[in-house]
Amino acid sequence: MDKRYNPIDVEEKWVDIWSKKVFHNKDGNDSFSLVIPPPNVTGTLHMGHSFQYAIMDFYTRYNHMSGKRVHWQVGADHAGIATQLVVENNLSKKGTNKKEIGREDFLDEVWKWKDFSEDKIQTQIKRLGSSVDWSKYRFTLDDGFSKAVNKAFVVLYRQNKIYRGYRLVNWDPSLKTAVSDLEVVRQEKKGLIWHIKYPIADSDKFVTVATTRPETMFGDMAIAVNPKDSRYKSLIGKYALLPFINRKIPIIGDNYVDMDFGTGCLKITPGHDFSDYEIGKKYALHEKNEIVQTSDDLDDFKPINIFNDEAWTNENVPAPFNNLDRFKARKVVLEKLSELKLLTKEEEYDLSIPRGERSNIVIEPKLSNQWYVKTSGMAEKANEEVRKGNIKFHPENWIKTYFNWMNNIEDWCISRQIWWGHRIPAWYDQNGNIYVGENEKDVRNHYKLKDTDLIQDEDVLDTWFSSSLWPFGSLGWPEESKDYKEFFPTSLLVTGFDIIFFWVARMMMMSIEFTGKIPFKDIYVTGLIRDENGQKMSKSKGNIIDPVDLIYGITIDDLIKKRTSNLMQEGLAEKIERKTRKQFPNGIDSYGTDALRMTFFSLATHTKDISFEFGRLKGYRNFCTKIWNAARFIDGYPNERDAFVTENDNDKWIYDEFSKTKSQINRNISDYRLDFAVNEIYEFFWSKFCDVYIEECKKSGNTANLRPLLKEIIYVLHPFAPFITEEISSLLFNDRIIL
RNA sequence: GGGCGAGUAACUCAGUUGGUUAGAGUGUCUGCUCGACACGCAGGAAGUCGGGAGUUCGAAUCUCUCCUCGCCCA
Repeated sequence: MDKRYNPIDVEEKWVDIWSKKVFHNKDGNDSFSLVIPPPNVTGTLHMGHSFQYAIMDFYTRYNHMSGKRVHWQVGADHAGIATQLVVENNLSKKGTNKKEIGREDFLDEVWKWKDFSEDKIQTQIKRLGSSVDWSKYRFTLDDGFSKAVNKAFVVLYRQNKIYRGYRLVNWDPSLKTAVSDLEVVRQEKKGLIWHIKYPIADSDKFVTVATTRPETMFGDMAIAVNPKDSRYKSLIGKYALLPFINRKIPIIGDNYVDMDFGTGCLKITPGHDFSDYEIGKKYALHEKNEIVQTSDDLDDFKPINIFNDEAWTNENVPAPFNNLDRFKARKVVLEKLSELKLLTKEEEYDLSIPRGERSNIVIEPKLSNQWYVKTSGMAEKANEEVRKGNIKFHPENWIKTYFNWMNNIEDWCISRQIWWGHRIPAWYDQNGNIYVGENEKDVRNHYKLKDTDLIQDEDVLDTWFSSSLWPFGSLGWPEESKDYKEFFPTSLLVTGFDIIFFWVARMMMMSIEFTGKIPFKDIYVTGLIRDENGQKMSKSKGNIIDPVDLIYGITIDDLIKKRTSNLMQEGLAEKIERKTRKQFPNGIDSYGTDALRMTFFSLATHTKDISFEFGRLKGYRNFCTKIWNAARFIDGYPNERDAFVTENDNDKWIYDEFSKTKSQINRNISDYRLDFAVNEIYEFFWSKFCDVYIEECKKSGNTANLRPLLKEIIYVLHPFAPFITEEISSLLFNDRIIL
C-alpha cells in the first residue's frame, strides 16, 4: 500500500465495477427505494446534484447493507423551456434560429443535444459511485414515459380535472409562451407612479387615477373608487372618457379599492393586470359601441387586449401609439398626456417587477387559451396525508412552507407554447371542438369520429406536469410492472427546498390521484450549496465549482478558462480571473470522491444555505489518508483471528465505544442527520481507534484484534466512504462489502 | 403586508429539544523527520453564544423586545 492514499486510481476501478452492477439484494425481506430527482439535460451536473446524490447513495448503500431489496431509480428530465433555450442559443451562435429551420428539424437538434448532455450527466453520476440501477434508466420523453404522461392527461380531462380556459396568464414575450406563477420571479425596484387625469363624461371635471403602467390605458374598461370614499362617492355611476380614444368607461364603487393608495382612483385594465381581471370579471365588463358596460352575466365579460405575443401594442391601440413595444409605448403615452396637460404628477414608487425565471424578461399578463389542472381537491388529499404524518418532512419545519403554499394553491397552467416537450394530447375539428385522447386513433374511437379533419394542439405540457408523475411513471406506471409493484410507494425523496412547490407537492397530488398512494414516506429536504462566502454559485459571478474538479483537481489556468468561457457580459472575464487567481493561486487540489462525499454529509445540516468550505474538504481528505494509513499499519500484522475477542481493558473499552458509536450513527441515519453521523465516525475512528486503541495495542503487543475490528469499522464506514473502504476490504480481507 | 430562517472562536459551521469547565474542521502558535500516517504526532491560544430584559436552582437553548442580514409568498 502507498504511503499516502491516492484516490483517483482506486475510485476509477470501483466506478467501473459499480456502474455495471445492479444493487439489488433480490432475497431481502424489506424493500427500500428512491427515485433520483431527474437532472435537466441542459448541460452538466453541479455541486447541488452531487450533494444530493451523495445522500441518496448513502441511504441506498446503507439499506443494501442491512439486507433490504433496494432500488434507486435513475433518469433524466427533458426540461422543456430550459433545454429549448440552450439549443436556441446554440443555433443563434450558428447564425440561425428555430423558426428558420422549423419544428421538426429543431426537435432533431434538441434530441442531439439531449444525447450529448445525457452522456455527460451519466458519466458524472457514475463517477460519484452512485449505486443506481442503470438497466432501468428512464428519460421523461421516452416512449413509455410519454405514454404515462398522455394517460394522465386524458384521465384528468375525462374527470373534469383538466380544462381549457381563456384567461389571464403570465406571458413571457421573449419565449412567447405562458409560464406558471412559480416560474415568475419578482424583482424589487425603484420606479415611478404617474397621476393621470381622465375627463368625466358630460362634465368639465376630471378624475385622476394613479398608475405604474400608463401604457395599458388603451385597455382600460373602468375606474374604480371605494364607495366609502367621500371624495368620489358622487362619481359612482358616471362615466369617464379615456383620453386619445374617448372610450366611455364606467366609474364603479368597490370595496377592493384602497382609499389611501395613490389618488384613491384605480384604472381597471382587465386584459393586463391580474387584480383588474378579477374586478372586470366581477362586473362582467364589456365594450359596446365605444361604451364599456357592466352586467350580471359573467359570459358578457370581454377584456380588451392591447398587446400582441411580443408585447407590442396591437390594432386595438390607435396611432401613434400602435405597433410599439411596451416600454416605447409608455414613453409616447406619457409625452402625449403631458402635451394635453393630463399628466399631473410623477412620483417615485417601489415596484415589484415580474420577470421570467429563464428569460429574465418582464412578464406581461396576457389573455390566452391555456390548459389548467384543477388543484384544490388534489391539494386537499395531499395535505391530509401530510397532516396524518404519512408523509414526513425532514427537517420537519418545511411542513410550514409546504402548507403555506398548498393552502393558497391556484389552478395550474400546464400548457406551454414551446416545441420541446410532450405535445398536448388534444385535437380540434374545424369548428374548434376539443377531443382529448391518448392518440388520434383513441380520439376517433372514443368520440366516434370518422373522417372529421383533426388537428392536434400545437402546445406542449409544462415540464413539471411530467415530472410530477416521475415516482410512479419511472417505475412503469400505468403498466402494473414488477418494479412498480415492488418499489412504489418509494421510501425516501431527497431534494432541495427550492422545488417543494414545483415538484414535491405536485408529485404528492398526482401520485394520490393516479395510484391512490403517496409517492414517498420521507422527504429529506436539503439546503442549497453556495460558495465559501455564502454566495449563490453562478456563471456570471464566476464562482462555480465543478464537483469533478474537486475530485481530480484542476490547474488555475484551466479553472479560469472554465469560468470565463461563454460569458454573456463583456468585461466580466478579467474580474473573474482576478478573483479566481486570488482564491486559488495554485488551482484546486485533487481530493477524491470519498472526501467530497463526507464533506457533503458534514454540511448537510438543517440550514438553508450551505457554504461549501475547502477547509472541511481538506479535513476529510486528511481523514481518508488516516483511514488508509491505519489500514496500512494493520496490514503489517498477520491474520490471527476472524472475530474480535475481548481480552483486556483496552479491548473492552474500544468495543464499548464502537457499539455506542454504531447505535448513535444508526439513530442519526434514521433521523436524517448525516452531519452528526459523519462526525461520529470521524471522531471514533481518529480519536479513539487510532489515537488510543492502536497506540495501546502497539505498546502491549496485543494486536490480534486489530484486523477483525478494522473489518467491522470498515463496514460502518462504507456508506460514508465507499471507495476507500471497498479497496481496503479487498486488499486486507479479500472481501467485497457490496456484493 | 403575511410566513420562514440566520446572527456562537480568525474563517465555515455544529450544539440531537434547559444540566458539569460551550464543540468540530480549517487556520494559527510551540515542540517534534519517535517504525502506520507531516494530508502526521504531542501540546497550546482563541468565544460578553447580535444587544437588552425576563422565567428558572441553572439559559447559546424557553419568553418578550430591539438591532442586523437572508429567503419565500402576496
